[in-house]
Amino acid sequence: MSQNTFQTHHGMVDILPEESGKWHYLEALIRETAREFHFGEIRTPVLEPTELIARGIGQLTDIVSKEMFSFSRGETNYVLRPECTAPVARAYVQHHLDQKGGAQKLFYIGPMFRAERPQKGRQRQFHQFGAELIGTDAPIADVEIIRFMMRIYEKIGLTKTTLMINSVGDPESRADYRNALQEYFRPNLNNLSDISRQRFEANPMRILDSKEEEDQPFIENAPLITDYLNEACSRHYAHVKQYLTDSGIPFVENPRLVRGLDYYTQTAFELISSDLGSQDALGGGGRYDLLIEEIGGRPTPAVGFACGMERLMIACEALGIPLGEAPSLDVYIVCRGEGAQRWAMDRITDIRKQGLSCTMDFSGKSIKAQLKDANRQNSRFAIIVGDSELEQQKFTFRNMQESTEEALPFDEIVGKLNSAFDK
RNA sequence: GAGCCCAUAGCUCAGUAGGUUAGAGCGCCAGGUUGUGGCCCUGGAGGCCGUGGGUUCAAAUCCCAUUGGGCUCCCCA
Repeated sequence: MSQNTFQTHHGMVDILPEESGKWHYLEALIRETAREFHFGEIRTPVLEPTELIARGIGQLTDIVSKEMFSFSRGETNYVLRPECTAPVARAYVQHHLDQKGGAQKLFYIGPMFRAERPQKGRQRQFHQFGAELIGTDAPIADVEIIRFMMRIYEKIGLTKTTLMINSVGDPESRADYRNALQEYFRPNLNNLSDISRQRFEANPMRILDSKEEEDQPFIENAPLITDYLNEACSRHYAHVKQYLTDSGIPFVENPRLVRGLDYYTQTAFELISSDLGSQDALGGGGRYDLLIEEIGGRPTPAVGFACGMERLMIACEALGIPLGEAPSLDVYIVCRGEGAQRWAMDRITDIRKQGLSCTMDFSGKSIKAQLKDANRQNSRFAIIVGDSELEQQKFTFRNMQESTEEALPFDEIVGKLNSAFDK
């Protein structure tokens, strides 16, 4: 490439027309499912106050400590949102949605930004869809969220997945567990990896997440959070599992599942696919009963999930699951000569008004080249116009799939088109 | 932040004991069919071999640097 050209930033891609059809398909499927579940779409700005993200997600998380795209203008600090739960929670508080009565059901689809090194299934601008159910601590709310997520994958046909769940407890349970973990790891502190040693004080639960070889033997026998849940958390978790089973949603309990963001409490879950390579999480979520208070609202329990669109596509690609059909064209008007072109420019509108897609050549190609173009664009029909057709007012109506054609007045062609496309 | 791999035509890639005008398939354009697509045949366009420097009589090929890309660790969607 010449050095005089430009290209997208590292980890950011263009989505061209042949790909955008897949996005439309998925987005439509997600929106339709949201309608069935009666979740309302929320669209929040891409830029959020840096402080919201930092407080909401947690200063010590990787996202906040090193992955934010942020800048300031004057006194104001902006950040490109790295995820959408904190922004949705912000909107909930800002617009007093708690005054609307009942729990709020919100979903979103949109781009998120994290300044990481890109690799397969991980980009700096990526897309998530997700949902939040805000204003209830009932276990059935957790199940409603998980059902919604699973239903989308079910509709797509991506069923080769594993739903892992866990409970990370409330602050009381977590404090007990934290002590237990520190007591457990303390004697072996010197044998742990550097990273785990750093986490020992800050957040010992994250040690369980370690993939370092040397940590594995210690992690294997570490105490489990589920043994330290208090009465309330334990009951909540049991209910969630029971309702999931009743709903026919298979899951695997993973007592070592911890989520990367600080705001999670109680239920945590992750949807895994083995067809994704090293970034195997399709999506994840959980309960975050402390977030809204943390960002300035009244204490409000909530639960939600977020899934990666690109990872979803990678998994479908790997499994040969089609995402919509290739876009096709209904009619291509092939014309020869200026008179024919003028005719086409008028009639093309008539055809489009029938709700059919119609195009023509704009670069003066030969008839042969125009038909080739029509074929390439997968056009169902072609109308061929030249001097003789104009003279007789009968136009060549060609069925591209069957290679048949007949000479008809324009009105009759419109009639045939309407019946062919069942308009 | 660390490691590994890669860079030749629009795309996928050949081309290293350094040696004339750098190749294929696909795609694109045109002709075979003076107004008819897909299949077939023929022809054509299109490359400063990522960029800069070095070694050499000679560099796509060897060396150094640089830029861009991919994958992996960390972590996550």
